[in-house]
Amino acid sequence: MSDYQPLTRKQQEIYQFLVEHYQHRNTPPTLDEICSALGLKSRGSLHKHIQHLVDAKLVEPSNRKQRGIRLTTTKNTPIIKDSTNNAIPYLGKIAAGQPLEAVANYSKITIPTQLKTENECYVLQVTGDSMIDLGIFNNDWVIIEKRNYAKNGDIIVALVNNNEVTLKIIEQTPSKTILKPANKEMQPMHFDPDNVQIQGILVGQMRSYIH
Amino acid sequence: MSDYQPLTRKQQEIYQFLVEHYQHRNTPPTLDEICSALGLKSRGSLHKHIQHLVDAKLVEPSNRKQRGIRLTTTKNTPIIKDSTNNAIPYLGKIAAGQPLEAVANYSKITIPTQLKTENECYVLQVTGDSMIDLGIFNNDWVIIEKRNYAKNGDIIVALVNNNEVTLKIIEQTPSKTILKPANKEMQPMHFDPDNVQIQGILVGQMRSYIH
DNA sequence: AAACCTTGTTCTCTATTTGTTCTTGTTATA
DNA sequence: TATAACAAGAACAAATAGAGAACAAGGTTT
Repeated sequence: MSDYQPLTRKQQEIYQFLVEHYQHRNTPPTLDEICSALGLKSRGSLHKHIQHLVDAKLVEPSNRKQRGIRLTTTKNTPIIKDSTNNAIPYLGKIAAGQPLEAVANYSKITIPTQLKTENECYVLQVTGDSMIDLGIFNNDWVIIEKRNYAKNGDIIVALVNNNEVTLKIIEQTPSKTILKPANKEMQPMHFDPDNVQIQGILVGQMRSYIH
Repeated sequence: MSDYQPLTRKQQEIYQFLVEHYQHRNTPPTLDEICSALGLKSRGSLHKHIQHLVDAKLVEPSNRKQRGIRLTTTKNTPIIKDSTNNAIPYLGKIAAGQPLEAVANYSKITIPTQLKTENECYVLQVTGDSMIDLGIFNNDWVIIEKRNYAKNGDIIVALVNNNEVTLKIIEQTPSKTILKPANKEMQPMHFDPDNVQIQGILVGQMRSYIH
């Protein structure tokens, strides 16, 4: 697939820095910022290291964009466990017709530890009434644990037909994937398993009554 | 559909300013006000940044309207800085048959700023199904703003007959206080106003799906 | 209604920041 | 010794940011 060049020490150090930076800030660093953080004096040399990370598919190629040093998503991005910090990304509205990966810049929301798991979580806002029978209303927030599998009966966030994100109850058989709304007036929808990509499962829900 | 250009540093700074301004003032700022707040000297350059925010659908297009720089979403404005101290007391379970004042020592729960008001708030856990038609289930948490008055239709926490705490919809007339559950199978209850003491009104709700 | 001020918009020009590509030299390691 | 890893810095180009002038539409005062 790809010629895996193992990372050198320095490259690891830089990658580590990027991961940590990514956890705390929502803008990527500049080369100069990385330099001063790591005690380097030359952007040029740093850039060569970054280039290796790009080749290793750990960093997105940032074509001259300023602050374009961003980690590649979806992969095995190591998560630094920081139990004191329970601010997690708010990625916008569900059913917005966009794959979640597309969300470029986000803000963070602090949530109670009771509403999240140990794993990577994010927040979405619900649009629509498809889950009202389970007490999830329009404009509620939901906390989602990021993962790509679920068991039957779980409430999941799924990317359907590669163009729509939706919150439903999942029922999987080898030949079919059924997404069931929790709303008496709506019908379950049947899909080819290939057309449903699980993006996370529901772990929490919140609602504001402030007007 | 939409080519998400990530925000540049300056654009983020401006957006952040708008969010904070929005939370404290009730009129949008003028370009000049933003300029002097951020130390800029040219409306023109600022305007270009604002234009990017409009393209990113973060700011409404303000067609020459004065003070027309308003954020796109009203309720769901992402909070960028959420580092304030929002740990509030957890006072135990509702309907526990004890006036809340009696709770001596309590733990604190961190909640998102979106779920609380500026005033004193606390958290209770719901016992029972009296509010399920409004999506408040058994074992949900509710965030309550502490106060002793409410208007008709508010969802409130009340101490009834000096021995029971309950979460209901309130309806007040000079001669009667009616507490209505949100559950088709339960009946409203009528009280002498003297026997119902309002302890707070509902401002937020949370639910955990982790088991 | 007219005169006036405020404020959003558009434009041009310039400055600064920052990613990229070099060349050169040093240090570590097999 | 040979090779890879690393560092520094110069030079360049694109992206980003800023200043200021001129204009037009909105509001306000007279």
